[in-house]
Amino acid sequence: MAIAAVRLNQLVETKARILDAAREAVALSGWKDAQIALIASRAGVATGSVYRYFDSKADLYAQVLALVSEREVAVVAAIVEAEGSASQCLVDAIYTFAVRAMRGRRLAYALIAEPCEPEIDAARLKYRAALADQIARLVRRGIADGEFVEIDANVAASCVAGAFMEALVGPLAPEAAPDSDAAKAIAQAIAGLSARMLFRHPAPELTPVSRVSA
Amino acid sequence: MAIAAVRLNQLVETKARILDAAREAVALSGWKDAQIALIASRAGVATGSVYRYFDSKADLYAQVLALVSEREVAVVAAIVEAEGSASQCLVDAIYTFAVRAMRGRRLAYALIAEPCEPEIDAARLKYRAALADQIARLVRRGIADGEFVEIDANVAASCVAGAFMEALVGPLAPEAAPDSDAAKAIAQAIAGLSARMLFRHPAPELTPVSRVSA
DNA sequence: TGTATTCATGAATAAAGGTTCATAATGGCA
DNA sequence: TGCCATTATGAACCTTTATTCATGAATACA
Repeated sequence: MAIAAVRLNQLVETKARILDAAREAVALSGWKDAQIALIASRAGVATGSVYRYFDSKADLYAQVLALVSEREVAVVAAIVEAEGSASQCLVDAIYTFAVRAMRGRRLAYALIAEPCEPEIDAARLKYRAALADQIARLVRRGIADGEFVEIDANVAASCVAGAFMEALVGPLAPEAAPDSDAAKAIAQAIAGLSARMLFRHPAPELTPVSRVSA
Repeated sequence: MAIAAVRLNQLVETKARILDAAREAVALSGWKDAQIALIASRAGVATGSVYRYFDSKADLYAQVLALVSEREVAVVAAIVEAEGSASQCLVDAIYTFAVRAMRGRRLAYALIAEPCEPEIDAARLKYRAALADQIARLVRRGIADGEFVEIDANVAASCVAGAFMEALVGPLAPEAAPDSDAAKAIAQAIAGLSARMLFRHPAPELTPVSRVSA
């Protein structure tokens, strides 16, 4: 029984190694490297073994997306729940998201904008939806507190999420300079603008507070 | 020479018929129907004939996208150039875009958000860029006129374009109700919000003017 | 009408990569 | 150690469409 646990652990480790190899491949050179054979070799297993752990390529990448995205959504969720005015939280959440995305540009670009197969693209939409959901919560809070204009929270959340994601695509392009000061300025501009559409007038002058976590 | 002209005309017509069949197929049921053999049969030509008119599938769909998108970009461009304050023009442009998109929901959804092959997706990005360019012109005008906050026009344009496109995706989903009054309200909300992020305070109270053309 | 050139046809081909499966290796257990 | 169950292997297989090309029809022109 004790040894069976070791064996089980091996299985879990192997699965994690495959997931990791897949994530790394995408983070390194995007979806063009997202091939089962390549991932398997990177993970040190045979091609066929991948199918012992995942139903299909789509399943594998859905899990990769979930893995990476959940972390980002969690970061945003934490800020959404944090102390402070809804306005400040919103700016911080977007700023943090942007800064983190720019840190892992290649992966973020793949996750947000890079053309990819329809199956993977479909999984991507869930991530956007989850993120929009977090924003929506903040929007509701801001409306309730009288900080934001009264508007359908879901529409507003979509607008906000669309705004900062689209604006990030350029800076996330693999060729863009990863310069840190410029990156911060861009992130700040994006956060300021994206949040601004919700503010009641007069708008508060907000400086984003970095809540970037490791 | 006169008969050669007829012949040339035939060629042009056939090409147009193929483009049209491709557009219709996408407008009817999205990218899953975007297969050369199917398009050829819809256009009443043989599969191989498609390759007399287009270099590849990607080329065909790039042209389809260009055809459809150019019209939309032109509509927006016309509003951008129109009389009126930058604020009003911006709201009108977005409102018009949204209403038109909702009219041809299936096609708009395919053009904006539906998962599709990477080659086609890549062509899609050009469309977004062209649209963002138009918005950027308006942003510059608004800044120059002191109507908009002073901010990088390209970042701002990306934010605006991202905001209204993302917010449209839901309402454009093939299953969504095409209800007209609700659609207008949504379009208005989207336009108001998306433009709002640029307004200097206090923001003008704007009612979008429909400039939807046939 | 004859001939050259262009255009159309659609079955065959090609390519790419996901998926399978017969076989082998390994680990647990008596 | 021998046996069974589980897991790993990776070459072969499939599937799916885009693309080609040998053949035939149509057209322009003398």
